[in-house]
Amino acid sequence: MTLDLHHAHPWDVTPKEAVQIQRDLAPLVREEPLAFDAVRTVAGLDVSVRDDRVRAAIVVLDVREMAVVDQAIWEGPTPFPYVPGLLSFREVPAILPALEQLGALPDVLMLDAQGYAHPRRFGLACHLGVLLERPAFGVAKSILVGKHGPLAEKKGSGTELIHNDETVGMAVRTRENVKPVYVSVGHRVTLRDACLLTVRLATKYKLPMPTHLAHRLSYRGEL
DNA sequence: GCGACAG
DNA sequence: ATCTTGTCGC
Repeated sequence: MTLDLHHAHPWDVTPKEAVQIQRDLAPLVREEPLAFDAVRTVAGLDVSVRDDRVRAAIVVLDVREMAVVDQAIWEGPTPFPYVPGLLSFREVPAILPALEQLGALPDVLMLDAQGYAHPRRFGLACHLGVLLERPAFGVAKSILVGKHGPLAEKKGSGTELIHNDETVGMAVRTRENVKPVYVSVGHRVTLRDACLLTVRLATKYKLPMPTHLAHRLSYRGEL
């Protein structure tokens, strides 16, 4: 499958150029309701790093059957160092070729990273969503920016993640008595819908199944 | 100037 | 992210 990228730009850039690209693309992020009735597949995407190589993995789940219907792996040289706030430039170059291996583009993309909860409101989930003009959101294991108050221990509980007096995401409890995950909008979804999907797909582990499986595939090389 | 800092 | 055994608790 050939990907048609919207607003394509170079990836071999300096940190300063990367920041400018984020500022240019950030205004393109749109938050809109997800048409749940049309959501059949949700893909979990994750990237692992070993030595000087990065490995992107994608696991596509049919949310009605909760079954894996497609998967892909792409490995290559690490293109960019890890710089807080510029994760996209390290992971997207590996994610794109992995996406091309899929039979079709998933209805929704779930990233193991931040989306709107980013210093320039353009985390990895926003970046990929805008490039593909596809619904996307992030489910991170820790906070990049923002703070939040306490939240109930029950599964499904949540509290707003605030940064500079703006709600940028939500701390969501996916499992009782387990540290929360941080959900934020990527593109073409509302924060509420992203949280609903996150909780609904977290059936067995702290991380929702798409992301959990993608992490496993990326790290182990197999499901 | 001193911390914080997705993965 | 990655290096890694056992151990505490529901």
